[in-house]
Formats: sequence, C-alpha cells, structure tokens
Amino acid sequence: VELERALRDHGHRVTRPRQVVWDVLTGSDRHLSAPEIIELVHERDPSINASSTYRVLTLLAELSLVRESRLGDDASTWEPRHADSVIHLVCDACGVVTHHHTPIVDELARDLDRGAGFDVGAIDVRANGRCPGCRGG
Amino acid sequence: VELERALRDHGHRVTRPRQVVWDVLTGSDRHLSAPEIIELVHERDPSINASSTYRVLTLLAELSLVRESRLGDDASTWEPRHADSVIHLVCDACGVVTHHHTPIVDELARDLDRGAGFDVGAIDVRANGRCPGCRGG
DNA sequence: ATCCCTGCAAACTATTTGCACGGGA
DNA sequence: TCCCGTGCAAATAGTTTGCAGGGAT
Repeated sequence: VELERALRDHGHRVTRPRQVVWDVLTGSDRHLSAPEIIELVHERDPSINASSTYRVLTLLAELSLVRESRLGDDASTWEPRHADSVIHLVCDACGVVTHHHTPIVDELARDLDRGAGFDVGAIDVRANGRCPGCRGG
Repeated sequence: VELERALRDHGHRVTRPRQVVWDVLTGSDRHLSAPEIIELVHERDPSINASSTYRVLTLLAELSLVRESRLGDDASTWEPRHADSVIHLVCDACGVVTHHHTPIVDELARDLDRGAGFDVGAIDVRANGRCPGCRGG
C-alpha cells in the first residue's frame, strides 16, 4: 500500500511490474543488482520484461522509494530507501555488504556546508575492509 | 620517475602505454572517465589501443597509483591517488566534482572500528548537492 | 633469448530506446 | 475513451578477453 499511495500521489498508475519489483526489493534483506532483480521478478512472473524492470527502478528512485548504490566494480545495486543516512560496509574478503549508522555523518554534512560552502543534498559513505567475521583470519 | 619506480619495484615493465596513461592522469586536475582517458591518450599516440588503456588503469590501481571512483550513473572516473582520504563533492547543477578534506573522516573510521568491529581499509565519501557557485540561484 | 605487454577484433554485460499494442484510470 | 506503461527487439556504451607478434629486460 505504501507503493500504491506513492504512485497515485504522483499521478502514476499501479501496474503489475511495479508491484512485483517493489515486492522483490522489500522482500530482500540485502542489496540487489539490476540483473538479480530481473531474475527474481521473472521467478514471480516471467512475462515481465527486463526493460520494464529498469524503467520501474528508475521511477521508484525518482519517487525516493528506492536508492541506487554503486558499490562494486560491476553493476549498480538497489535497496528500499532508508530514512536516515546509511554507511555501506563492503567486506573485501567475503563480499557481504552491511549497514552502519552514526551521527558523525550529520556532522560531516554540517562541515561541508560551513567549510566548503557546499549545499549538501545527500551523502553516501562506503567503507571497504574486513567485516568482524573475516577480520580474525 | 615515480611511475617507473613503482613499476620496477613490482617487477613490471616500463612501456609506452603505461607512461602515456600516467602522463594523462597526472596532467589533469580533474576526474577523468576511461573513455576520456582513452581519447586523451589517442591525442598523444593514436597507436595505443583502448584495451591497453583499460589494462594500464587496472594495473595502476593495483599499485595504488590511481584510484577508481564511481560518482555518476555512467562510467567510472580515475584520478591519481591522494595520500589522505578525500571527499568528493558532486554538484548536481553543473556536474563539477571537487575535493574536500576533513579530519571527521578519520573519526568515522575509528567509529566503524569500535562501533561495528569493521576493520576499515579505505573510506569513500561522496556528497551530492550544490556547489558554492550554483548555490545562490 | 625470454616471456611480458600490446594491438586487434570479437565477445560480453549492463542498460537504453523506438514502436505499436493493451490495460488502468 | 484516453494515453500511460508495457513487451519486444534492436541499438548503445562500457569493458573484457583470446590470440599471436614485438619489444623490454
């Protein structure tokens, strides 16, 4: 229903591809690449075309329902948008991506405003390294 | 000579494509995409193939001489690597990418180590927004 | 003399777009 | 009924790879 409301509020139609893509995204607890999303969408409904999935992802991003990240060297990944700023922790050993929160990001935004005169809209922080599990190896 | 030393120290040969790509990168004050680098390399020596440029960029990244960033929605951009952590400020209005430094990034690294048990190797911060010039519009 | 690098061309992956039809409002 | 959104297929863009010859060491 969150999806339906967001779509209607902006004059967009509620269609099956949009619902299925949204279900796939909200039904996953991790980042998904476009090809992965396309695959999962196909499992639920093989008649939904890949290009439609791309178009839906673009639309959902415009509506701020999902967020695109470019974490690796390959394809973009997508996830439902979080309310607050999130830090992406990418483990170079096992490849797992986790999230982290800290008020320091807000501090950073303030510093950019004051120190560089930059009007900050969004901040993305990515850290590469070793996750707790791979750390002691 | 910095390039030559880095190459020889790791048992790699000093070749023309490697020198030209390095010259192009160090001769620019801004981020360059691979296609841009290929173009600039061609201006200096049209006989250097695009695939070689890709291979050189990959090698230089392994040697930590250059750094790859994925700032926009299109291609990766490359720049000589900086000693300290750098923040990329991407202006959504004019598209210009500038750099910013702040010790807050180190603070962030410490927080990730303590707060999330994550062994931080590198941190990338990107901020989208309005640069000082486009701000008052 | 050895074998690392390169140029070339082809393959690949991710993503975008034109078009005509069909379904949502 | 209207026209937005879709499926389809082809086009694009960026990047990677196999191979054989040439140059750096």
